[in-house]
Amino acid sequence: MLSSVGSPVTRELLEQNSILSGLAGSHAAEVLEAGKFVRLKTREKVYDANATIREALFPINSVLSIVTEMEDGGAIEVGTVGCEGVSAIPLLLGSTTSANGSYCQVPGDAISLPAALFTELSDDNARFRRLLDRYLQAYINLLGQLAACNRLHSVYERCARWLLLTHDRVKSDDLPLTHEFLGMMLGSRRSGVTIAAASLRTAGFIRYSPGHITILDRPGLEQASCECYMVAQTQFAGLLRS
Amino acid sequence: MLSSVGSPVTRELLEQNSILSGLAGSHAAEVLEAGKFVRLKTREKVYDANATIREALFPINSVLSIVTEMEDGGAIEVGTVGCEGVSAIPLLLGSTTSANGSYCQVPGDAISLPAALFTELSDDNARFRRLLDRYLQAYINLLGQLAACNRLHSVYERCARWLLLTHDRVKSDDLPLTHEFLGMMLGSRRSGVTIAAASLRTAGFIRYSPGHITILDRPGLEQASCECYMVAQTQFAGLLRS
DNA sequence: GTACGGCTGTACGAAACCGTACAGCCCGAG
DNA sequence: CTCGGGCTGTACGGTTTCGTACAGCCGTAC
Repeated sequence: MLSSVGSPVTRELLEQNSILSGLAGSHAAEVLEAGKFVRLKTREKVYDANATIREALFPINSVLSIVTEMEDGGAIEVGTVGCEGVSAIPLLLGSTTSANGSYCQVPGDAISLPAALFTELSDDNARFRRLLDRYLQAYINLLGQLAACNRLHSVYERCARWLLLTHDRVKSDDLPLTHEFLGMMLGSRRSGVTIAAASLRTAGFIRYSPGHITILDRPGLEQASCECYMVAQTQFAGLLRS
Repeated sequence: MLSSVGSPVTRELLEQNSILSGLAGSHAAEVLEAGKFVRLKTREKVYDANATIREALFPINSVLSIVTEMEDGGAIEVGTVGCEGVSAIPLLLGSTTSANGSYCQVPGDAISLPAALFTELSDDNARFRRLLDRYLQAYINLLGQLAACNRLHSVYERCARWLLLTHDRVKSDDLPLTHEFLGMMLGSRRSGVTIAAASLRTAGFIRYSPGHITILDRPGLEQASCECYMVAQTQFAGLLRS
C-alpha cells in the first residue's frame, strides 16, 4: 500500500518526530535498522477500517487523518496525526485492528515500523511507553474536543480550526488540499467549505488556488476559529511537556 | 462529592461490573476492603473537568456521561460509562486529571476505588490490565463513532441511539431523565428533543411522563436509530469477548 | 497553444434546527 | 386540597446547512 523509498532512516529523521525522538541507545538502533522511510501521497488511504494493522507510522512532515466511515460511504475526521504523534494507537492497547480508516491529508514523509517491533518497543521501554501513554491521552482529549466542535460550531469556525491544527503539524504554509477533501474532513458539503474559505480569504487570513490553501495570517485564523483549537493546542502542549 | 453509604462491597457486586469481575484472589480482596459502595444521584456531577481524579468509579446499574464542556457553558456528551466499564480512564495513562467533566446520567449504584489503588491494580495485574486496555479501545472507538454521529445524523436518530446505548447499561426499562438533560447530551436544544421524543412515542417505541422515559420496543428503536448504535454495540461485544 | 479534467464560484429551494417564548400539565410539598 | 415549580407541548421567524445544479476558471498534458 505504501511506497518505500530507498533512503535510510537516519537519526536526524527520528528527531523530527516527537515520539521517536524519545528513543535512545539500542532501541533507537532497532528503529534505524528495521524502520522504513516512506513518502505518503495526497489523499492516499493509509489504513482501511477494520483491517489488520501491519505497521505504525510516525509522520515527519506529513499529516494523517483518522476518519470514521459510515455505511453510506460518508466519512468524517475524528483525529489528526502529525509529527507530534504516531498512528496505530490500537497496537498500544493489544488490538491488531482499527475501527477507523486513515488518509494522508498532507503529503510528505513518515517512518514506518513493523507492527510487531512497535509493540515490542512499547512493551519493553518504560520511558517510551510513558511518552506513548501521554500522547494517547492527548489524542483522546482531542477526539472529545472535536466531537463537540463538530456538533456545536459553524463551518467557518471549524474550517479555521482545521487549518490551524494541520498547520501546526507541517513545516510549510502551503497545504495541498481541495475544498472537496476539506469538506469530507469537516463533515460538510463542498460548497459550504468554499463559502467559508472565501470568507477567510476575503479577511486576508489565507489565499488559495485549485488544490492549494496557503496560510497567510495565523493570528487572524486563531481569531476566526472557535475555542477548540486553543483547547487542543494547550492540552497537547501540557501533556507532551516534561 | 459522592455520598458513601454503609453497605459493604460484596463479591456479588463485583460480578456485576464487567471490569471488576475480572479480578480474583488477593486483588479482589483488596477491592472488597478498600472499595466503597456509592449511590449516584440524578444529574449529579461526578468529576469536574481539569480537576484531579481522586477515585475510579465502576458503575453497577448507574450510567455516567463523559462530557466536553465549552467556554460558553455548553456541554455535550462524548462518552458513556455503565456496568461494562469504568470511569477515570486518564489514570490508566499516567495522567491524574481529566479534560472532560462527568455527570450521573442514570442514578444508581457504583463501586468507588481510590485512584492510587486503581493505578496499582492496573499496573500489577496483567490480566486486569489487558481487560482495561480492551475496554479503553472500545471506549475510543465509541468516541469516534459518536463524534461522527453527532455531526451527521438527525436529532431523531441520535435520540433513539442514545436511549438504546443507555438502556444496555442499566437493568431497568425506565430511564429517569428530562428532555432538557437529553438535549444537553445530544447537543441539541430541549424543544427539538421533545419533538423527536414525541415521534418515538407516537410510533409506540417509548412512553414518558415528566422526568421519565420508558423503553417499550427495543427493535423499534433500533429501526429508528442510525447505524451508530449497532456499530458501537458490535465493537463492545467484540472487544470484551474472550 | 489548446483541449480537457478537475476544482471553485454561485445560485436556489428545501429541510433541519436554533433561539425564544409562552401556555398547560403534572406531581409533590405544605 | 391547593399551590407552586419543574417539565412538556407548541409555535414562529431566522439562520444555517443541505442537496443539487451548472457555469467558469485554471493548470496540466499533449
